[in-house]
Amino acid sequence: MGEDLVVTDALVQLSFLVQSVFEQACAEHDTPPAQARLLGVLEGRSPGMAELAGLLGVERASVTGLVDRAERRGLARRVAVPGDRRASRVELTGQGRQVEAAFRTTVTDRLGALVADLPRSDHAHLTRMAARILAAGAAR
Amino acid sequence: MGEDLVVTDALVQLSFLVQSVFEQACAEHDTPPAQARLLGVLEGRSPGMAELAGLLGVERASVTGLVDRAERRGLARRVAVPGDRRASRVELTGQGRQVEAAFRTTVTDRLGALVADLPRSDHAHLTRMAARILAAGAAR
DNA sequence: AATAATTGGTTAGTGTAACGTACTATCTGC
DNA sequence: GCAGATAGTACGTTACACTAACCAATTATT
Repeated sequence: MGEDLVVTDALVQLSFLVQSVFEQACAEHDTPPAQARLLGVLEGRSPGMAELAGLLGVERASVTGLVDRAERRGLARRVAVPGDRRASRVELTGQGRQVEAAFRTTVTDRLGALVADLPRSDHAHLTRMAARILAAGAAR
Repeated sequence: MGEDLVVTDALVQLSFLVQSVFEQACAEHDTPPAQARLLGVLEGRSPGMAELAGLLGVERASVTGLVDRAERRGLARRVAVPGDRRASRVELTGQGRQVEAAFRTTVTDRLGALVADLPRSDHAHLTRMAARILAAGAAR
């Protein structure tokens, strides 16, 4: 139990570090954090607004404005769904895909530098543990 | 190199999971994320506004409003610094300490549940790796 | 077929938060 | 004693998330 105090604290600290890298990358790509998050989620997917809310963990109403701003920036667009005149799917534009890729590269590079010191075997181990924690989180 | 793609992605995913736990706890304690962050940073410390900006990684100007709102909520207060009439230190109120402790407990419990499946040895390993990554981040 | 309930999404209003720029007041070095 | 540097704030802008209320289209009910 006094153990968990340390692991959980480590997770929180680590999370804030990763977030700061993420936000740094956002600033460099002139993209607000929520927009960057949106791009990442839309990569390879084309969900409806409600599903998107679920993926992002925010309310449906928040997604409206988020996608509005993304459209205004030319990063994403709403597409009509044939057969349901209420619904729309959201998808990346070409520019959106481009920004997403560039952004991802930046984040990967920066984080890569941070873990560069760790031995190869630790990388694998860390990845495996993260996967298990993520599974536990998804199951919750 | 194709390796890093996996580790870094794991870090990002993990970070978002931890953040979602953090935000969940915020909602339960009726405290906005930035306020919760502030409480955590103020625990055991009593920095000036500029130092606080550094600790949080935001601009000095942002801290003014942040502390304003914290004061309005009765969580923190500004204290005059004897010998420098410009400066003030920020410190937690009794209620601030109380909320911080309760909040910390919630987060620790939730994260503890997520790592509960992992063997004890993994906890230690994860903590050690996180420490190294954090050190690399601090050095940057 | 008509009505009720559900689902998909938006609107409006509020609170929070971060930024950049410009500003005041105080302190420090020469 | 005056030129900077430093501590903090004010202001205007953008962004984001929430709640509550709403419309429109779809599906279920009888």
